[in-house]
Amino acid sequence: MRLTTKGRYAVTAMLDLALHAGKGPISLADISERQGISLSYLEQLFAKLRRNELVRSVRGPGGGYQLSRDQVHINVAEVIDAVNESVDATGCHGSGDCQSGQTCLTHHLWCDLSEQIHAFLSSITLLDLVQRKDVQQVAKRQDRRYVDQLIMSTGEKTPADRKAAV
Amino acid sequence: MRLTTKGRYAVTAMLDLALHAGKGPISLADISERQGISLSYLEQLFAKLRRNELVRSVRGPGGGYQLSRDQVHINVAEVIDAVNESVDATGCHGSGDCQSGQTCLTHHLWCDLSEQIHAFLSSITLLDLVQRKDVQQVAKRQDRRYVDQLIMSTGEKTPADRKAAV
DNA sequence: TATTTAACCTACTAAAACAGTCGGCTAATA
DNA sequence: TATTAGCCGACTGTTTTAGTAGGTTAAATA
Ligand code: FES
Ligand code: FES
Repeated sequence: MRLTTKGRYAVTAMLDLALHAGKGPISLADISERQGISLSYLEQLFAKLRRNELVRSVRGPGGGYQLSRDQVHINVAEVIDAVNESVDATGCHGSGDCQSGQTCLTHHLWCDLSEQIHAFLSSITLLDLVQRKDVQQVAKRQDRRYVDQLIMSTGEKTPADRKAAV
Repeated sequence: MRLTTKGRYAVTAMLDLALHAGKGPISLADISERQGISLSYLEQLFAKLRRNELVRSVRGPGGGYQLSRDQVHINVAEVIDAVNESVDATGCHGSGDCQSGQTCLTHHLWCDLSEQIHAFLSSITLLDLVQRKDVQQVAKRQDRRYVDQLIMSTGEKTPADRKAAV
């Protein structure tokens, strides 16, 4: 079992998509900018997310990614699973034969743990996360920062531009 | 966060000690034989377990390792922790600053998860495991096999020898 | 129609961790 | 004194991580 930045990035990116849903496709460049994740690395992750039918892509200018289903029907466990970070804690992948074909002393303990973790993560949907206060606060900060970056780069200074940029 | 054979080996070895407690020190060679873990690797793990005061060692012939405390007062979480497999799932180790000094979108989710896992694993003591039916069954099989090996290697054949070997 | 955008794809890489192995040393016992 | 079994450091092949680099293709726009 392992949970590293790969799985964390995947969930973060999916949550970013969920937060900005309804505004058309979101480009990976935007997610990269907002979440501080390398663009190329995001591409690799989204290849897997797309193969697992968690996102849909739109090519060309103005293109990007969208969630393939409603936020209520995507949970954290499947996102982590999609990028190959199994939540399984056993050494036998559940088959109970890690000690030269036989069940090891602690097999059942790891089964219980795996079940526990999976139950927890699969009970949390993207919608749950979007509705959390702490998430909304961080998202707000990131969006503000994103817009500021945009204005800086375009050189526009009036409040009207700020509005237009969003 | 990661949970690999390292942590699994550590818990398995500690449980082996618990199961054979009260029979004097248990040698790593015995644990290696029973649990199918490389002896040299066990030595490395027990160096850490000893530094974390989870086991006491006795040197010389007839020596080995014993639990340093009662089985009720050793839980699975601290064993895993002792061999450097943190149960922490955050990228910031709880400090909330993994996105260039600021809190990332999913920080609180990983905090919750870490708490969940830690609560689960620290609620399970070695005594709990020793008393489990499934553990007892596997232990019984391993002990039987261990004695058989012993008899084979010494060449003794009578039931009395079998008894003496245990 | 040419250009730009952004997804898509493959291959490569430095660094770390994992799961060991090997050889030698030291304390206690028989 | 020989044996046992813990102790210790160094070394190793393999895998995974977290990227980078470089190119191709589809769609929109100027
Ligand atoms: S973890 Fe399943 S048999 Fe060992
Ligand atoms: S995981 Fe804690 S700030 Fe990102």
